Amino acid sequence: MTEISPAPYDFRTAEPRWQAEWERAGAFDVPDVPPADRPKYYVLEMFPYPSGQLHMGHVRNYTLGDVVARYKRARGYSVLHPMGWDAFGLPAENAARERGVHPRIWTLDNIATMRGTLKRLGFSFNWDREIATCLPDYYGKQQKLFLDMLQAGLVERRESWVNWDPVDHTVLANEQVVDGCGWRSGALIEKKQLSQWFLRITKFAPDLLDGLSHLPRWPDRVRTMQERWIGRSVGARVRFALHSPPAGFDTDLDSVEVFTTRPDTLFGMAFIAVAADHPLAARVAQTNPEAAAFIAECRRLGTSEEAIETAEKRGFDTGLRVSHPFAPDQTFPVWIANFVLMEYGTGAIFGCPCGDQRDLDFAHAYHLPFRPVVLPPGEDATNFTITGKAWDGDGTLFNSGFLDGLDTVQAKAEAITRLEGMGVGRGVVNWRLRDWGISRQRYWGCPIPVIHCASCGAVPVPDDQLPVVLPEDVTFDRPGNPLEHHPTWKHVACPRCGADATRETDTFDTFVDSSWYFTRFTAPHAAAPTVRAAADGWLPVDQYIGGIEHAILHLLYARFFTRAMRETGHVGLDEPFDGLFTQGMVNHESYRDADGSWLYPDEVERRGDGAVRRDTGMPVTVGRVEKMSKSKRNTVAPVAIIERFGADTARWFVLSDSPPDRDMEWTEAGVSGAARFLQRLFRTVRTVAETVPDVAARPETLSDAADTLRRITHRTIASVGDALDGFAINVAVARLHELTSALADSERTAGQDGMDFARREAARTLCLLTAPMVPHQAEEMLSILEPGQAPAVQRAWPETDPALLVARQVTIAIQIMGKLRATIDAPPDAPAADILAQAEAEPNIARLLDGRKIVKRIHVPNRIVNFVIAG
RNA sequence: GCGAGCUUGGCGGAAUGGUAGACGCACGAGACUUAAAAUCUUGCGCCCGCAAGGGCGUGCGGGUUCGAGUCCCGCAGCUCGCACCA
Repeated sequence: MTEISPAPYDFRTAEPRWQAEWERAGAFDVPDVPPADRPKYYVLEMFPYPSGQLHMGHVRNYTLGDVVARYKRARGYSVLHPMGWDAFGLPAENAARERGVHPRIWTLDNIATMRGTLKRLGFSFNWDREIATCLPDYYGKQQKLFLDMLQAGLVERRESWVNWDPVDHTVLANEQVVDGCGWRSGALIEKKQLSQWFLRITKFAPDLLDGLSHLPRWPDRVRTMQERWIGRSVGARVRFALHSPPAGFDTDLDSVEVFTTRPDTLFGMAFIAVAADHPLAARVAQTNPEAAAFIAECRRLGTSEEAIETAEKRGFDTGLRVSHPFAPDQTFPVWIANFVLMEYGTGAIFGCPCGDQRDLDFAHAYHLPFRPVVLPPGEDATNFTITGKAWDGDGTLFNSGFLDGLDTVQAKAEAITRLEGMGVGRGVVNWRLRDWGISRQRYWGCPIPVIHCASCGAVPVPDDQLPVVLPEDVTFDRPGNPLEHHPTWKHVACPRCGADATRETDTFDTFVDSSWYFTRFTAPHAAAPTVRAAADGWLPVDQYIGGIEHAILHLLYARFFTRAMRETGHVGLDEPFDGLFTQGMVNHESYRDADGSWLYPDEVERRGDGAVRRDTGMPVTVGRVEKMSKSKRNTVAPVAIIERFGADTARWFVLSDSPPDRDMEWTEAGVSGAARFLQRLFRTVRTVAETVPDVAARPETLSDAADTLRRITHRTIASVGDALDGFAINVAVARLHELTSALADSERTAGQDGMDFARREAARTLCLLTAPMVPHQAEEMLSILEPGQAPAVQRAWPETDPALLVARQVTIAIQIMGKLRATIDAPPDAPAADILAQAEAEPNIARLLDGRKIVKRIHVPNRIVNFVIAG
């Protein structure tokens, strides 16, 4: 077959060529301290875990970030846009156990592979700043931060319950416990107390909550999620004395303290309930086997997720009784209840069945008597009762002694005043947020830089002995933490007294690694963890981009860590992320074979409404469109797309159609559509380059066609800029389609006055406006259009001519009673009287107005005329 | 249960309270071609009508307004998050 038309744009040669050129020129490098001559802009995408291969979610995430970075650079900002690796974590250890490859080798190999893919996608990263959290260069600095926080009182060591897998000899996170069994071993999980390190995030709870209101550029839902996670609630702690406790009861257990948000309902009390893990429950269990059995059952149930949802209220009457603080002659039973959480408040509640559905259910289950104390508005005290549904709203107190007649708000205040006066309670603010347990019994993490000495206790590793480096020669042939098994690593002299001592063998939760990487990026090679001029100069991150799955933990930990780093003098700010954008997922159809097994998209061919196997032609069931995942095999490999269509096509497609914050569907048709458009764009610009003479200055006279094209060009500059500013990248893509079509159509009017100038302007503008999205092709087009001149990465975003932003003619809609009846064309900003006259004269309008009385004439300049008529 | 978000053609989606459906995908018709692909032209919410034009239409029911996809009230459905948080 003979090729008549010129060769299309060849991404295979152009993409590597431009990537090499950008790298040679250091186009994306910035200094550690932002230059003073221009504003700074820090664009960051959440760094990836090096799992092996880049996936489409990454491509979408990093393409969005790259568009922002390149756009802001063109807009005159000094842009910091770094990339690194969240490189510690369990999958590396699993690979070691399953395949015998060392976690370090596995991780670094994966990084090499994924870095290669990122480079092929042409992202404008400042690669000199690359960091990997698994390298001592990084985690050693993290150890220093930890020690400074320890010094500052932001770290604590205390006993804590963990999920213990007795087969794997390891601690499991809650999500690794499935129905009470280890996800990997299947063993029945035990609750075990271990001495663990905690970061005192609760110290910052009020500040972390308040700070949310100063983050207007965060999505509302993320702020709401964090708000609920921090969970501030106002109430009271009330101490109930045990009524004649049994002989031999410890004195510190002679009362029960509860937290309540409803001290106003104390007179409605029916019982006290404590959590199964409450010290009082444990004390009762010592002498009461039935209680012990009930507690054991609660713990078993507590780990199963489904059970919590459906579990009915169950309890165990301890036989103990407490006195009512306001009516000491009345006593109430103390129960152990399965619905009371040890982790929240004091691990004990007072039950008020009339005002709390859970308490009501419990009272019904065990036939505990109670009386209503809050009268809802509009109810009559003489016949008001609570039966199936508790009233937890506001109202007027009754049956409540000195609180009678007060409303809920007054009664709360009065109850607290009385409790405080009696010394049995006080108003408190309670937080749902817990301190952050960071100890993990793992090898592939940052060693906690502490040495345990029999006489000196937990001793910080001195600065001159940092970093504490992970030993290389570890084995994974038996369960448990390889650091624990290592023959020599943990044995050291105590830095304080010189006696034999042992290293801490726990490592940090990997969320610690990702809590400050954005700060390290500002001075990634510094000897100290941070350089203040760099950190304070570049931070906060102006635009952070990542998945919604990190809405709570990562973002909250990072906000906390920044505050902790401020307290220890490492940075000078509180909030690390000024703007946050959460992008949607990349979905794909899923396919199943006749035997039910999943098929990769490669193995399937779409035929009309259905699909068949490529190899056998047998029909395939097309399943739901859902998130790309290995298990469903509905994945498309970025490398395969790059090889077939090029990086720019992949980039263009993930930016088209769907708004970035929504899920998008990856389709074959969509990719080829993107590839087709890019080829058309290339042909269109090349035609201009080859057939239109370069015109330096704007000609004196412009034909209508040239003037129109120029107006389209300038409106596109404005609208693409607006769209990018608002993260409406799909809209920017649509506007670029329009300009491309207009330029292609202009071949018909080529040669008219000013057309050469207008077409070259449009072509150059297209190159510059598409450069953030499809940078390689934009460079290639620009180099053909304007050979020997500066590349797109060095050029400024085009300027608009305000005179060209108004249309030469506007179409005005003419309505009668709000219904569209005609349109007229008019010059922009024409006098209202002219427009109204023209509107009334329009034939269809004149016909419909004939014989009617016009009550009112609405005129919105350049937009609409509306006639309101009588009758 | 609580909270947030969403609901617009066959599909993805666009729309400062002012012509609903930009742009794209899919589909139809035509040109080029021996043919196909590619490319180009063109049509495309539903209904009535030859047309001009008209009726209906942004999940459902109300309201505010000259005018509502957009604002307000109520309801339904979907998605996500949290969840016995006292």
